[in-house]
Amino acid sequence: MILISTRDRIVERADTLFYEGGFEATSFADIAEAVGISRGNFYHHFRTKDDILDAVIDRRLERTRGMLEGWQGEGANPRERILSFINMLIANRTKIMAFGCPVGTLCSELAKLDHAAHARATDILGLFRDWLTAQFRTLGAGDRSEPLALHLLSWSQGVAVMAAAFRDEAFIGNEVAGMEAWLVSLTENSFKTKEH
Amino acid sequence: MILISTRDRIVERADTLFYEGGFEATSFADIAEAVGISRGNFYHHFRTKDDILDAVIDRRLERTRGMLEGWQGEGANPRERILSFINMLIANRTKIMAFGCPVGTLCSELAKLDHAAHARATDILGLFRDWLTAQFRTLGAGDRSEPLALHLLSWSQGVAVMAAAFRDEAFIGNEVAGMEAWLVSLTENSFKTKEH
DNA sequence: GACAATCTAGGTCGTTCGTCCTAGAGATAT
DNA sequence: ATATCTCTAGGACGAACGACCTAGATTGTC
Repeated sequence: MILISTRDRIVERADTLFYEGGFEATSFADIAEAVGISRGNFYHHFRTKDDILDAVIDRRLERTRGMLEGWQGEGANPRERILSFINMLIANRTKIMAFGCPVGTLCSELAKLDHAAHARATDILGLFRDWLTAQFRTLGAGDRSEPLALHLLSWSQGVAVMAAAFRDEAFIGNEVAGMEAWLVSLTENSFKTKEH
Repeated sequence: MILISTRDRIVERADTLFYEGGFEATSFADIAEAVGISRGNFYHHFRTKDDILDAVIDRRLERTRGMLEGWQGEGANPRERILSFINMLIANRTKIMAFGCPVGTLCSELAKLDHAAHARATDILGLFRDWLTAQFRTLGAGDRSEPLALHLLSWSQGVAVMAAAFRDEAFIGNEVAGMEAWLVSLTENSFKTKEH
């Protein structure tokens, strides 16, 4: 039997609620009720709403690092590892169609709120950017590695926004197929001849 | 001298505030103060917050239709008209880097809030989708017109999310250049040979 | 077994929210 | 001139918000 601390349960639930309902719209009471504890107990662990947001971002940073490390082990080569990234859109398609990308929507919300945690939320995207950059570099993309990484990350963000807006599962499939084809065309053509 | 009705001034200001601060985080008092009227006066024009959201979406729908009609007249051919769409990212880059895409972020927020107006906000994206589809069809894209339209729309949404997260103006420029190159490659190659 | 630290519960504070109401000012019509 | 309608102002409401406090329950330590 695994015992999970109250603090961790709070962060876990808050993470879900922030994702599914937004940071601003989620109240202390909502989280406390979801965890099944009193507000007083909640306040013992987190004194302000910003504190729990920080904890949620920390959790996401850590889980993202873990996921990227997992992909690093899974894929035999960079191309397969990048496919693991792309496959996120398929694996999480139901939630994405309902709530968008957890990271992208949080960054967008914090940008509008002019919230101090915006930069740290963006760091999560930064983890993906840097990991993808490393993959493209291993593929031989050289100086184009980071622009390619940003492009693929941006591509997935666009798909998430559109999927949440139109609730269109077929669209996700089309775009994922496009990403895979793009990846193949990159490895087959561009990196051998070094022109742009 | 042009007289603008109080109602129109309210909708205009609310549109800006919803964009820059988010729908949920913007209060009646915020809008009333921005317009320079009392809350009572405000309430005379809009009884609920949903009413003003509807009015803001109506305004955006109408302005979007107007913009698309304008592009229709500007561009000599479909390719140039599509460039007008792409150029939005450059023209509005400062605001996009600060607040993202007005339509995409609104759709994302309303999705999380499970708000009834989500579908109508998505209709704004639908206007762009349909207009772009018509352009690609004129270009000879046939059945691929709508997927191509969705892809370009999605692309721009991704760029907006990333630009707002990283506050990276150079990234916008890179992606816009990529869009333009993609558009050229489409018209030069794919539509003549009908394969895939 | 006594004591200290931590955890939990729930009440309370001041503020702000969306919403509603009344009253007066201004315009319009007969 | 009187009555009617629209516009404007600002107070008031109950509810919910983030934040804080006190007190009892639990756990750990010596």
